[in-house]
Amino acid sequence: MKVGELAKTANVTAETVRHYTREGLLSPVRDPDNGYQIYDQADLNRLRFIQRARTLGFSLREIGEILDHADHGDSPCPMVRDLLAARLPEIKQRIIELERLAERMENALANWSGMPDGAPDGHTICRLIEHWNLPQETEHHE
Amino acid sequence: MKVGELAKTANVTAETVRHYTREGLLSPVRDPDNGYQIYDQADLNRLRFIQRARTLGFSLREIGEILDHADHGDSPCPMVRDLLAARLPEIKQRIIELERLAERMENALANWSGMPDGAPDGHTICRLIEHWNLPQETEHHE
DNA sequence: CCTTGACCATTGTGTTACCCAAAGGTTTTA
DNA sequence: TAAAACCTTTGGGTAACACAATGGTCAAGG
Repeated sequence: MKVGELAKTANVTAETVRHYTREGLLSPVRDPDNGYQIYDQADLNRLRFIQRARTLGFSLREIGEILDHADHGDSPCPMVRDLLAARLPEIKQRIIELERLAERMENALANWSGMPDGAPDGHTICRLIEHWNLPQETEHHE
Repeated sequence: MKVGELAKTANVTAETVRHYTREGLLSPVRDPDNGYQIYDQADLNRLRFIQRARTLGFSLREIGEILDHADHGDSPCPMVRDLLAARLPEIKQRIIELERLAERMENALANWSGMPDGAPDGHTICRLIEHWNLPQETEHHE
């Protein structure tokens, strides 16, 4: 398969396939005649694996490590498990932050109805934002 | 104030202040003697405004537009409102996606207990990921 | 007065996962 | 056979900074 065919089959752009190839996640061979990258079924499988892993929140670097591990005949599953277990709390934290953000935005929009547009006097911008309380510093431990 | 003092007062790094300055959000004057950037109370106010706006999800570009608007004597409030109203659904969508992701991760971790590490045979990597269903393409409108 | 440590400036690089444009060779098709 | 469609590589852009390197500046103590 040429890059475009592989891309279409997996429903990504050719650029994405080239990107993964540049990053070493796919290893096509070269057509000696024209220098084109030639991918096979194994590459398609890897590409689909990459897609699935991405939806699980893995970075390309991590996926590369997983694949390397597997290419060396080692089971990457314990590693994958560890990565998942480590990432999950981060995702949950991120969700909490976004929920707070959404709440702030909704409050802002709601409060706004009862406020004037704040005829600008050169000193005052948006009262709402200006009088917004900055989130308190919280201890974030690593 | 010098950059470090302003930064400390607002509880950000000096690099962040320089970044905002490079982006044109802050406009310090130069000390002609030594070339140092000199910030005043107005810059501190702007910096705090930037912080508040950031917690509301505005990008630096948007904040710059808001500030420019205000600097020209126009009330940026309608613009801010529009930006908020437009961004909110995106945030909510993102939350939903992250919740799904967290759910997938939890399912993965839970299911894993009952699965072998998948003795690698050179063809199989992580069964769990390999047999993962790719999320269906959904219509995403902008 | 001078040294030393704390600050300041600028420039350039790295981060993440791609997208896009440009310039030029190849293949396919009408 | 010529245009359309694809391929190649290179280089730049994205968001919001962090960080390192190099070099000038300033404040305090000896």
